[in-house]
Amino acid sequence: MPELPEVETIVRQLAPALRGQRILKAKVLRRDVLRESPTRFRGTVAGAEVRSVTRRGKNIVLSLSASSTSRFLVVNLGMTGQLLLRCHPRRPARPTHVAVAFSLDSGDSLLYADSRRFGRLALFSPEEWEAESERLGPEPLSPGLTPWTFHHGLAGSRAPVRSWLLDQTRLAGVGNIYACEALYRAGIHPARTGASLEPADSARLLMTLREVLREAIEARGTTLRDYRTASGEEGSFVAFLRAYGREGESCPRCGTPIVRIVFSNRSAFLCPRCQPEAPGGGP
DNA sequence: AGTGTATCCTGCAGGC
DNA sequence: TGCCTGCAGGATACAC
Repeated sequence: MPELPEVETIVRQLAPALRGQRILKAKVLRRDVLRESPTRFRGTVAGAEVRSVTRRGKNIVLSLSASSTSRFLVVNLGMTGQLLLRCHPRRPARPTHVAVAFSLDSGDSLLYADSRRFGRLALFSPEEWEAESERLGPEPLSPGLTPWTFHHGLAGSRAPVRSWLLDQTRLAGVGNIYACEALYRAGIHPARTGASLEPADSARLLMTLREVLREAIEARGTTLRDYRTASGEEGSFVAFLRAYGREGESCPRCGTPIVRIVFSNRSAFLCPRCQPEAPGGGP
């Protein structure tokens, strides 16, 4: 569910709200979302102050400072994870599937809920997190990622371009929805190999990828079912999806029915006319 | 180097 | 209505 725009939305809401707040305690209701023992987890976060909330790929990164050490609490939402900030006075209904509940010194609580529990809350030392972060590819929206770098990454891969886009070690933050949307907009078939892309193709793809990510951030993400912002609202980008989930509907560009194909065990949605399988056909 | 498969889980839609 | 099957935005480990 949560890809870069969804995680970015959550981070933008949480950063100003959590900065400077102290975590009084953590209550662990489902221990399998943690990597370590609940006792150790509670001990590390209790009393820590939140210094900053940032994003790296699809990860929410809380920088914590405890009495003498600093730690990173890294939240990966998996498919159905939600990180919700509940403000004390209003006391809305508690979400279902809460796995970890943090109480903050303001009286607010920060809840991690996750029905499928594919998500993880992991604690890292600064060195460990730096190493983890280095395993991830560049941020798609970073100006440091140039069309040249992007093209050369793709050109060296015989994998389908969608697989390349989804590989977090090559590019951090792109998931199935936005990969499909960017490929649709660029007129590139998702199963074409990275190596088959001309420089103009990859330049166009980087442009449409950035465009769709920015538009989705503006819409606060795509809610298909479970995703919620930190304040519990749905994202509205689902209305702007042109290919993803639209099997059988007309291509907005040419009217050909959108088809769904499956490879690497995942669905891809595409317009067979605008996204020809053989390179060179073009829209 | 890549792919397919299985795994972690639950919930929901669709078929019968 | 109710049971069953398939499917889902992610990440990872494994065999081939």
